[in-house]
Amino acid sequence: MVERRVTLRDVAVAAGVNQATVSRALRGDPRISPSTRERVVQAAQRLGYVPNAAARSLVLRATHTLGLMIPNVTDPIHGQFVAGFEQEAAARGYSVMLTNGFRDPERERQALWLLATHRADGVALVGSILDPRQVLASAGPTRVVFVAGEHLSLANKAPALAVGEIRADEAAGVHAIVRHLAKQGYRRVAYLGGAEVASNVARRAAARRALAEAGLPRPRLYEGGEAGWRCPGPLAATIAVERPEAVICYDDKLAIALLDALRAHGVRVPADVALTGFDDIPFAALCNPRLTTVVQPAAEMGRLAVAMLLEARERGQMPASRLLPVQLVVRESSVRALDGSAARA
Amino acid sequence: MVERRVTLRDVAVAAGVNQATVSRALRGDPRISPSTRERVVQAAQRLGYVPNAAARSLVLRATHTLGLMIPNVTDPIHGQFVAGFEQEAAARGYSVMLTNGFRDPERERQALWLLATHRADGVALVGSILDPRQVLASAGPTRVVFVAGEHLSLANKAPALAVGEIRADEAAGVHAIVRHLAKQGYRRVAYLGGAEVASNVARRAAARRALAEAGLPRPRLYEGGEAGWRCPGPLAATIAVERPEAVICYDDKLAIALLDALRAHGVRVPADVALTGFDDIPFAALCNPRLTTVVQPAAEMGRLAVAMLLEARERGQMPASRLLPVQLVVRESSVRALDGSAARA
DNA sequence: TTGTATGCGTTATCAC
DNA sequence: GTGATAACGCATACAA
Repeated sequence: MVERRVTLRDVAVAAGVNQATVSRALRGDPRISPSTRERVVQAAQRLGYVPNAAARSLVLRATHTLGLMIPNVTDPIHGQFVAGFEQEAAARGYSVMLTNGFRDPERERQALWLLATHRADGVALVGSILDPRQVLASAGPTRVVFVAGEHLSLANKAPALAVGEIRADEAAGVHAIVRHLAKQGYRRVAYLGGAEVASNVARRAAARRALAEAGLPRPRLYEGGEAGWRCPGPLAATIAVERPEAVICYDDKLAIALLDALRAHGVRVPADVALTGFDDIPFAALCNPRLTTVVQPAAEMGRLAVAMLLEARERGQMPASRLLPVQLVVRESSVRALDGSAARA
Repeated sequence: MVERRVTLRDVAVAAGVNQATVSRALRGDPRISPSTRERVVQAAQRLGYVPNAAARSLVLRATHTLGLMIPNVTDPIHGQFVAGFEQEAAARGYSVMLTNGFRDPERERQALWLLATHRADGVALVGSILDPRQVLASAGPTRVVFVAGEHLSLANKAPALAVGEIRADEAAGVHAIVRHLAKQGYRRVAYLGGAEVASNVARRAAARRALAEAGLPRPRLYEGGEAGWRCPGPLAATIAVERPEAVICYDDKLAIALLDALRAHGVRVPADVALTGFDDIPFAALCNPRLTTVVQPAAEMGRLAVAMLLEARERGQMPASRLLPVQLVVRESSVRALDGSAARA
């Protein structure tokens, strides 16, 4: 019982017309008479005809497929982005080919090659560590969008590319955090960094600047590294001893990991140390204490990526880069009034 | 400056050989002499040749693409699955087409249609609410795998399908939870359910049976509904008043949402009420108190899905269904010795 | 060892 | 309105 797929031809003979007529009828060509159209649709339905996208894309020179490369789907912040991207793509009739790059240059390149092979009509690179210039050179400036790119060349200015870059205004987010902390009366503020990528560099620099502007001392700098969900033990111990008044964490994951580690050290948040995150992952609003953080419009960035890709396709030119606004959300973890006792109430 | 893609022909003329020779050389056909192969590879490299997957799939009648339909990428548990799936697929040279079904029959069907259109070599349906029998009828029994299917017909027996179904042993997980709770001395145990889908029905039934076996009273049943990350306010209020000794929650998300809501009501966990979850999402180990839960081997299920799909393809027959073992992880939220004070330490 | 020719399932350009 | 037919880019059976 071999897979004998139904083709236009099969439908054509069943309906007693020509292939071309079937093709036109099924795609709603107005030149086809209602009666034949009806006959064709019936036949197609009866035979279970499903058009072959490969054949179609071959002649149309378009696949109606968008590529999406992401470091790791597991990451909640990327999940939001993927959801927005997929939703917008689906709404416009595009399919999404997903691939993980794992922040590894070799795997990222391989993933891009695969997407090129499949002739994705556009590709969004999220948090890629590849050099944008190299990618643009090989993929063409009109087919690829960089979202929150992590190549260090993107760290200085936001956006760093004139076109095809999407980024949240991280500097503004960090400034908002610092202003909030200053208002709460915190003075000895530290910065806990993640992996040495563009966003970390940018946030750290922004923290420095913002603290200086607020007339506060230079931040003590801690390095969390590639930690992900884990906070290195020695680091938590150090922070527990040094007890900065507040710690600006690179992202929510790190903040929450630190929160957990500090609890093990008997350090109360925010009574002893205030904490802030970045991203507003779902759990930020549910942890104990709830985490002050900066909302990145991840889902919107996903939708925007699709929009830019398709616009670039239509107009033959990639739209200008976009810097999206972020929003500070103040919760328990950085508010003096609601100290540890609130967390127990 | 139109996109003039390089084809085999272009490489052929550049290398001074025939199309067919290029095709063979590039795919390592041993019949091609080393010298010509070298020449061809050079030319391909120089011209930036990238094979066209659509053209290839057309003649090979295989796309090297796997479809993955999931309710919502945003969900952490699904994230793990997607990661495993994508990783295994990539390792075997397959690309992944991702699509969200949002637990909506219409969208699920539409998504399946799109995947069929793209001629995915296999499709994994995760948490689908479609009737497996209908899907199998239209997609063919050898191209689709059901993972944690949520159609109610799958709730009674696990696995309910002879072949092509992957599921975690949820009943065993619930039994382990109940045994643990009983050992801790909890007697008035409640069950907090989610949406009325197969897994919820199965877990609730398992809770009933397990409690009976343990000689404990029938569980009070609460309904959380489709809540997701939110716990309905009235529900938390009710639980705060009725104060069951322990609440078995449908999944971690619901448990964590309830945890947060109970905190607002001044109810301490586990001192006043013990809580358990299901899934072991990353947060479960980081919330305060840390959540007792059941580990589903989500990533492994993803890899397994790929393996089954490809095996079905090779052997022309779908492998038998699999019921994967789960594991209880006891943490703070259900341990009497570590009561609320531990959460503050 | 390499070249020739055909077909994969569509769409699009011509005819009629 | 509908039919015939030539691409689209590649793999392969068959020749040479």
